Amino acid sequence: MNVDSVAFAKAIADETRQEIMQHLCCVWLSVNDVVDKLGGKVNQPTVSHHLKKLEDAQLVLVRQEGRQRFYTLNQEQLTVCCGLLVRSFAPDYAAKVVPVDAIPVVEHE
Amino acid sequence: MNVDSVAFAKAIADETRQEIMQHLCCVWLSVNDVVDKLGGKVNQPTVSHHLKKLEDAQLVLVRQEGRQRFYTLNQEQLTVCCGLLVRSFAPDYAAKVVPVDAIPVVEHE
DNA sequence: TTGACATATTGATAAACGTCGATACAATGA
DNA sequence: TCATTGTATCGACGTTTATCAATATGTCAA
Repeated sequence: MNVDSVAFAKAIADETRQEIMQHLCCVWLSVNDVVDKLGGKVNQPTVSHHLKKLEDAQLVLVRQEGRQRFYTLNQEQLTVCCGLLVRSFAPDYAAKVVPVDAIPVVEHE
Repeated sequence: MNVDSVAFAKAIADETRQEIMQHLCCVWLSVNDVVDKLGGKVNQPTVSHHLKKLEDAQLVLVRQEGRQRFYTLNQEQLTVCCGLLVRSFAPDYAAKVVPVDAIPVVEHE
């Protein structure tokens, strides 16, 4: 049983967080940029809270610049985690879906 | 923003549930079989609760047989959900991960 | 240093969730 | 019919979590 895949699932198991992830896909945004993108759905401390959770799960990359912090989605980590899930829970599909050489070696059990 | 990927994440965002999924991978087990496999970690009503959550997310297939209900992991649904995640949140990697036979062949141009 | 701005942290609150014991429901066999 | 077995549901409880307002921390400019 792999604890990391539980941590990954918990990290993305929130609608607001996935919305933030969507906005951070392929672009770097400051915290306030994200707050603005969410259009008043939640306010700044909540966004910071979610970004911290995503950072803990290594699902975002962070770059400090002056007094701002820029975040972007870590696509590689997300891909790795999904690959892990498929390998663990869909072995019959793993070979078809994920190229073997792209799968990091998993340590578990 | 895709609601289904949030539902999927919530469904697998629990350690006990992932443990159950592990045991249901490639085999059919009755509820009590699962309870036994968990070796006293949780008891029967809790297992039923988790199986219902997994069933709601279509992550398990169910077969009634007499007074027993047999469950097995739905590997296809899990694969689909992971593919959805990668396409949504890792577009730069999606091309490598999506199965070749799922891509429609273009004959000309 | 002072003030303004960007972000993180804290404390409180309400909702969601996992778990349990007890019990209800359903199917089988005597 | 009744008793037994397998599973689901209910009600309660404690924990986790998302959210907010208020405040602290950190950075830069004047």
